[in-house]
Amino acid sequence: MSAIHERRERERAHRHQLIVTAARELAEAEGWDAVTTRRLADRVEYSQPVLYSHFNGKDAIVSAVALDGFSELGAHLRRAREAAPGRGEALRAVCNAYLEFATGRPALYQAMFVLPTDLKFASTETPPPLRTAFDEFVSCFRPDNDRRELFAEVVWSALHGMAVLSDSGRIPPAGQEERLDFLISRISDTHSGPTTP
Amino acid sequence: MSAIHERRERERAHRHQLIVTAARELAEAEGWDAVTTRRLADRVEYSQPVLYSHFNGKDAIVSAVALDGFSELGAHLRRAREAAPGRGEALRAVCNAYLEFATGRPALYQAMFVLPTDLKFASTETPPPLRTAFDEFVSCFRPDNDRRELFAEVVWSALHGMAVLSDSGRIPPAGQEERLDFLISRISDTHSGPTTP
DNA sequence: ACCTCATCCTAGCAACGCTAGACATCCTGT
DNA sequence: ACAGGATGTCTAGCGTTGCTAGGATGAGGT
Repeated sequence: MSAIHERRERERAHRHQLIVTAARELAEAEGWDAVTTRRLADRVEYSQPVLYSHFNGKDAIVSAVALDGFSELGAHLRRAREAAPGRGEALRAVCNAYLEFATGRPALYQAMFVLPTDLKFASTETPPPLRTAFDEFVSCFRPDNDRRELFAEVVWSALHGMAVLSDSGRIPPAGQEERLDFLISRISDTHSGPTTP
Repeated sequence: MSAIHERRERERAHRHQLIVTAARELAEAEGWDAVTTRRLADRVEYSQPVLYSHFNGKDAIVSAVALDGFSELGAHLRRAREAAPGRGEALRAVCNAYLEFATGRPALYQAMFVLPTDLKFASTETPPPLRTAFDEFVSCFRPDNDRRELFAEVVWSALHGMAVLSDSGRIPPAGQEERLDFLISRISDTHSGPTTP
């Protein structure tokens, strides 16, 4: 009785991942508009209703894709940070890696940050990958800085704004590097006295 | 011949605006998901096809709403900037007004920055209201600063990121003010030497 | 061998954006 | 004043969407 159920559970988990990766591939190839339940079911070679036996709805599927994306983003940022020589360079490296990720996988990034998902942020039930990815930003600041979380939120917001405004053509994509330079030069600056701009 | 056509054109323009404001009110009351062509037609007391005699499609309608939004945003920012005593305070005032606008009219803000629209940004055919609103940010920096456009883009990106991440619950909405304080203190700082964070 | 239960598919629902074609209405020219 | 044509509006419907009910199918257990 147990062995059989375990096998079924394995098969079920396998198919679960099959759906998620299929959705992601389809989105990355043709955009999320092309990810309809019919096309997705076609691609995994099952009928539509099986999707709903795994997920509560389409939003839950993009949430699952987004969750995978957060794991990858976290790993991507971590690699960048650890490859940087010091803390000053770490922030720049992580920011660069972030924008790289956003422009390199636009569909995945959309699932994570633009499309409606069921994911809970900044709460006790926040999935670990989300927190882990965010902590990569926090780690770029000194541990004795009691406002590093705040710093990380602002940096993250700025990067997100740059990524999404650039992706949708609201600011020229060409200037990203220069904008990042400017942002970093201001954030990673310990001066604090306000002056006239 | 002319008078009649003028009257018709007036009526047409009037109905055009009627549709736009109806779409906006519906969106602000129940969110953009509730703005369907049927409900919108119902609200303006016409049938669906008349919408398509005024707009190329639904995207064009939200574009029209967004355009109105940019005009209002520009005026809102301008008032804030002119009420500020000096240039140093102007940036803070404008940023504050921006976040105020974003959180106060979330549906309108979405039409302007999140939903797909037909509007062209950062090009020669950019509608004047967009450029005008953007220039409010630029005006917060000294005219002899040859990178003020870049500065404005970064500030705008950061604000947009904060607004949208906060609105979708990805960062706690409570900390907006503190984040803005931090951002302003860094941007409106003429120091430029990099240091360890 | 039979029963039970889980799994999967066919078929369909309501709602979406959008459009064709019939109907009515108003302006124009004689 | 009246026919003719242009203009404008509506009814009806197409194709697609996310999602679901109910029957068929095949496995496991007794």
